[in-house]
Amino acid sequence: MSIKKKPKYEKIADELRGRILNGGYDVEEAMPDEIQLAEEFAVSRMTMKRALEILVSEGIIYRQRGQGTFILPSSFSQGRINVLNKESQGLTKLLGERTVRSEVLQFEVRFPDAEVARHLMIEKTDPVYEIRRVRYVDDEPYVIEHTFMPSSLITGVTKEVLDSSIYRYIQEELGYTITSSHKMIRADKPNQWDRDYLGNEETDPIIEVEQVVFLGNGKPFEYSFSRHRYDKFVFTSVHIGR
Amino acid sequence: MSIKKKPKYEKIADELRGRILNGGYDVEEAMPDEIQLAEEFAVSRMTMKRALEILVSEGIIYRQRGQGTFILPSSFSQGRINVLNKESQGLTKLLGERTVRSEVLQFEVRFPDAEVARHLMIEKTDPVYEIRRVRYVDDEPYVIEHTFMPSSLITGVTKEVLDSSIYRYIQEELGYTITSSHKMIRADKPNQWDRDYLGNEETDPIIEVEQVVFLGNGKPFEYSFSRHRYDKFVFTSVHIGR
DNA sequence: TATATGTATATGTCTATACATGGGGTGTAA
DNA sequence: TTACACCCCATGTATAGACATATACATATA
Repeated sequence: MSIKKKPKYEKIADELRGRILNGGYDVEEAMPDEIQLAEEFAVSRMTMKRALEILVSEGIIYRQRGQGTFILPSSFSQGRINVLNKESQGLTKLLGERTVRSEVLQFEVRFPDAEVARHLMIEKTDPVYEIRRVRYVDDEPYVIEHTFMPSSLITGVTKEVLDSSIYRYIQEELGYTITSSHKMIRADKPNQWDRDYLGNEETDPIIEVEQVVFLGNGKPFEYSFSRHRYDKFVFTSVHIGR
Repeated sequence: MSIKKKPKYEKIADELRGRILNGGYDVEEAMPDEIQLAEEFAVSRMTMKRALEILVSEGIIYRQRGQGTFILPSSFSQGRINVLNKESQGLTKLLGERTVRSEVLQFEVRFPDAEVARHLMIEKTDPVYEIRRVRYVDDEPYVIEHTFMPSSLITGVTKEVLDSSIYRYIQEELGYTITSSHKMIRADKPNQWDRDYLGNEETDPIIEVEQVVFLGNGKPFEYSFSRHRYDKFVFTSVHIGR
């Protein structure tokens, strides 16, 4: 179930993205213009524009009024794991081939402190799960995740769920949709947990992502701190001026 | 010159953003629906939707079909300087009140290495400016910027320009428009420059932003590495699932 | 030669309209 | 009470068309 039907503009964007990445269009020349593409896909010009806007926001093409649509050579090599401007939902899904394993360090229910309650938009009397997991990618430690979730919203979490993927559980078992996330990224010095489980030296920095993730109904369901090994992760972001 | 005329949807987004931040709408209740707002601003429903989509992408509101549009309490407190999902063009502009001062450490013209040439999409025989600046905010060192620009594209750069704002020079003097940027964010250990000019200790991490910035004509004009003090900067990002 | 003017072109903005869809709520039946 | 079908409703998707406008290129002017 829940294989959500994609609208036309998304399917077209997928198709065009594939063509571009497979060299289907000349990088030097302009791509066919909106009207031609709209004809080819048998959609209106506005729908085609919307598809193309997705690719613009992904930094794959750029468009210049009067001139056309051009392919932007993606110059950033993707050595490390890329977290921004992506599906951004769950590490398990982010890594297609590689194996992700989790070790649960902490799993309890408690009352949230003021900060946690504020970010989850709940009362201090609403209990939350507090979870700490080390995530291994191909048996190497990559991240420590420190997560808070309202236990009244995300019910029935067990150690078995934590061993695999919370996100899969929330979407497939509980039937929720996950829509948006707000992230804050910063660097930090390693703490005791980082040194113990990520194998950081005193001088190895970590990248911390503090994030709030929202369900389709606008409710925040996760407030978390993910501390990444600095040599394994990179965050990319495309900005288009308006 | 070049006070670009904003389209309706942007002006409406600005107005609504202002209202929301000033508490003009009840956080608990739904905002007026698209049709009412469209009437109030005397625009079509589609234009209003577009304005609202901007606010969605900024993480200010969320919308749920059949239910309405709701204000999202922005829970991330803004202690440090925020760099993503912003105008993202030049530090000078980012900081309204505070004084930004630059110290030029290096300013020369040379041939680019392979990596620099690749990101700027030029030949290895096309000379580039290589610039290193320390940026001070309120007389405290915040960032070291290491910048490459094709000297054939960005002409006439002088030490005076570097002392203030390159971005202002490019837009106002050269008349170019800056449209998009691709960023990569990572943490790193401090190097000698960082220790000398940012005052980093051996254990103080830095946040490095590697970025390529593009002009309106699709040409990359800047390839740079900005190394920020970890205790002064934060990067935020909003992701909306499609 | 340098500058200004014109024109073609592809994208950008905006409108008005029709229909689709998902989530919440209501009410009836089990 | 629980389960289910059903309706409501605000937003989502898609269309066709009218203008607006930025840019490159060609042409005319000083």
